[in-house]
Amino acid sequence: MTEKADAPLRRNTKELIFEEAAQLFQEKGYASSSMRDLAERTGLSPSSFYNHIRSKEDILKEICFSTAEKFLNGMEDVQKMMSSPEDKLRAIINLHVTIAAEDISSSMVFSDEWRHLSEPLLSQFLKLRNQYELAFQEIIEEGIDTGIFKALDSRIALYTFLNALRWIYFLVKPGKTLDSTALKKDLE
Amino acid sequence: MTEKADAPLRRNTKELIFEEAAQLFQEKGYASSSMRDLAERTGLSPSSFYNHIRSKEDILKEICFSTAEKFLNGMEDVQKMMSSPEDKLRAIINLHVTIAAEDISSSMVFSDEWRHLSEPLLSQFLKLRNQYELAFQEIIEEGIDTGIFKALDSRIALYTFLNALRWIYFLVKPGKTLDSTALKKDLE
DNA sequence: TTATAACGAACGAACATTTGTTCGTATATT
DNA sequence: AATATACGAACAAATGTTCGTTCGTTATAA
Repeated sequence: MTEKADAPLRRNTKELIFEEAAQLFQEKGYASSSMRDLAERTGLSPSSFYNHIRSKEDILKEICFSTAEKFLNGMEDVQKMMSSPEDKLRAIINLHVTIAAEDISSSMVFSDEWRHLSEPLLSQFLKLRNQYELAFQEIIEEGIDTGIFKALDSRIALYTFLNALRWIYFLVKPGKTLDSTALKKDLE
Repeated sequence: MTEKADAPLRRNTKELIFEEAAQLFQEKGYASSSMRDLAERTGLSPSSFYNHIRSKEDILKEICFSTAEKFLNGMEDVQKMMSSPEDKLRAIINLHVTIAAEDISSSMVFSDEWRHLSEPLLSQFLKLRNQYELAFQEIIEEGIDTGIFKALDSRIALYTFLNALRWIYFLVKPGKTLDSTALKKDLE
């Protein structure tokens, strides 16, 4: 009987920390969130964290990079799609909504708090983000070439899109799944 | 000769502080910006600030509220316009671009750092922001009623717009004035 | 079955820094 | 002389983190 029993009645502590941290960072911002704040929310002592994580920044790193991976994996699927740029763009929007709905706190931390990563990590993160944006931009350009989209600068269009998608954050407050039906209508 | 002479070879110290602070807050975020950071940039000693300002939050307050006033004054002019909702919307976009071009750092601090205001100020600020958003929303609804805009939820449209306008921040990096000609084309 | 060693996970206390700010004072301008 | 402005030193509070320890459970030895 050297197996792990069915014991864990209470949720994995490490996961608890990351979940509460994501929510905390989202609400107050990374820099304004203290480990003592996090302690209150998790019911742990500040010192207890360090049995599960290496540092405060380690939490931020985990949130940012795991979310980045979600976006990149999703983008990879979109790139593999053999369909029109228009449909690809629709798939990307769907991707953003899906990821945001799945974990809104982590998504917002990913969007807004990455800049507090310190230097080896910061560059790594920006490389991933840039990779995503380039793929996004390619699809836009593809659409411009085929004449479906009309825009002068694909870079401007990219940022317009990325920022426009931020309204998702204002909607996904409850645990609602928010299907994509409302989307198509609003995008005309 | 109790007048202010032509003396100020060096710019007004108080203004210098606010300008450097806006830039610093924009780059690192309010919470991560220390008074010692600001000291380095201004060439002053940390303690010297307090001959010109009351507190660190005082700087944030000044930036947020003065920018809010700019937006509200601009919105007031737009409301007075006797023109179509479409033209009003165009005027609002122009307003955002103008304010951003005039002082991009303050604009970004206004957009992103207001949440670090502490309580009596926070509510006051949110009241102003809400006032602006309501006026914005009214124009959108006006446009929907007259059939020019097609949208289901004016609130969603509002946030879509407000967030979309964020791309301005990515463009107004240098001291360029960025006239509104590029805008109309991109908005189709 | 016991006794024992090992371990994960929790804690309070204490730490070195960094934080915003104050105080006393010196210098310069009016 | 008076006022405005600069500074260094110092402070109390808050910060992330480490330390030594304890408690409970699990694996090993007797």
